[in-house]
Amino acid sequence: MKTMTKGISQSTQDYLKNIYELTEQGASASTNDLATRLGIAPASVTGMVQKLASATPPLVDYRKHQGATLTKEGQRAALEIIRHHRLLETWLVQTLGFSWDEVHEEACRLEHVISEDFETRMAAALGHPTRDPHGELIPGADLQMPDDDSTPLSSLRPPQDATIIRVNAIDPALLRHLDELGLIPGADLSISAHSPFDGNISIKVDDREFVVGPAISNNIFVEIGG
Amino acid sequence: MKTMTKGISQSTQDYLKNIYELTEQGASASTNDLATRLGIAPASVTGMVQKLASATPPLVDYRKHQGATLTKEGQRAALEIIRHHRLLETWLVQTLGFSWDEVHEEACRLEHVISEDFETRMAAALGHPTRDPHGELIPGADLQMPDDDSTPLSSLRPPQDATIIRVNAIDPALLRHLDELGLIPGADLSISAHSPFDGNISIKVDDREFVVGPAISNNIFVEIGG
DNA sequence: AATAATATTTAGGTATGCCTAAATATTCTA
DNA sequence: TAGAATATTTAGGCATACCTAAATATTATT
Ligand SMILES: [Mn+2]
Ligand SMILES: [Mn+2]
Ligand SMILES: [Mn+2]
Ligand SMILES: [Mn+2]
Repeated sequence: MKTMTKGISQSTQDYLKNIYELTEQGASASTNDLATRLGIAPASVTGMVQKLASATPPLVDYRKHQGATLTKEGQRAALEIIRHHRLLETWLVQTLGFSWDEVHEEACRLEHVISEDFETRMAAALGHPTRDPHGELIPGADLQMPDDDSTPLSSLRPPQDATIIRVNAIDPALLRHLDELGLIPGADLSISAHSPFDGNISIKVDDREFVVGPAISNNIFVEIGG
Repeated sequence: MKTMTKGISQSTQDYLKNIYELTEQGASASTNDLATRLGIAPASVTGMVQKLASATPPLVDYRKHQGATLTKEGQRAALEIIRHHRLLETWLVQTLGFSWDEVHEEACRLEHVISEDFETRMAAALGHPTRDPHGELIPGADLQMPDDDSTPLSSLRPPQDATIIRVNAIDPALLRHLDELGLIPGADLSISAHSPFDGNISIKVDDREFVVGPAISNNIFVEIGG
């Protein structure tokens, strides 16, 4: 049993998903960054990326020392997996009571083995959600990724108000910390201070006030205006 | 953290599960029967069974030309997967509206990748069921397989009455056929005739009467007395 | 612009789990 | 009970996806 979706191996799916995420901001995905994210030696990544580039059809564009980007085919496959992942996270939270720090790892294993029928039923049961428990956008059944018009929390200045839309994190410890602070999607907040050199900002949420550094605020995305 | 239960690969899990099922009636699992069930060449099965026998700890007992049986360790691993499989089937039917002919294949893929936490939550959400949608017994969290005291439908004679407990089938077409006939767990039936040479029996279910041959009746298990 | 630091690729291996063909053992049949 | 049929094992390969060490290319520093 090969555990593959359309002849694309689980391993390949992980490469494509990570290349998608690394190239979302424009640049191409470097060997090293991929190696770090995948927990694989850089040399192995080179080999794999070369293979993906010479597959038929090619799944990535690749030139030596230039990193990889997805072809149309590769992007389709990546979005397919990302849709699975995010629907699964949503579903695990809603139907089995997982918390948002527990679902990532589980979804990472399940995303490769569910059928299209499973995906369809899950989406319908959830009411065709557009965001997962972290606020990440879920590609549609047509594999179009919706636009994200959110702003990094780190770019806000007092006395702006905002609502949290999305939290870009997978580390369970960080997610639990954010949960304790009330920094979760849907939370309304206001900025009460900003320190210029360290980038810290003071935030008021749920009548509590505290300071967060850029390591946190760069990964929280908001809609401005409370 | 890999996709494995105690470092046991997906492939190994499938071998153990199938050896369990083949040895349930007492005999050891032959290379050929395993090959057929796994869809793998007999030569490959030999190699794999040899490896499982010399693993530490050994997962199967094996002597040349004598087939394989499970060690305690192997049985534990098999029951773990079977529990996953049957809970998943139950869950897919109850929460996503899959029909009983669609769940086997899906469960076969999911059974290897869900966490113990997932298993625990699923069992609780379902109310700790003891049988899956086909009536197959679900091993407990302690990995004990409950006793099955059901009788093959083929052994009944007119004018006995019985209730269907369990249907031992995975072929979707057969399962749909049985569903149409009303031969599903919980159905009350009575035997109206038996033909001695072909083993056919006439059954009345839901005010409908029809004849089934041994290919079907050998795989339906009942509790005698309507 | 040369050198140092970093990133990437190449080369040579390994483990898993499968395959086919050929050899051998077991079981059936006459 | 010998030969035929069937079942099983051995031998030799292959694909996937990883690894480490060494070579090379790129980028940053002086
Ligand atoms: Mn899909
Ligand atoms: Mn998420
Ligand atoms: Mn388990
Ligand atoms: Mn079942």
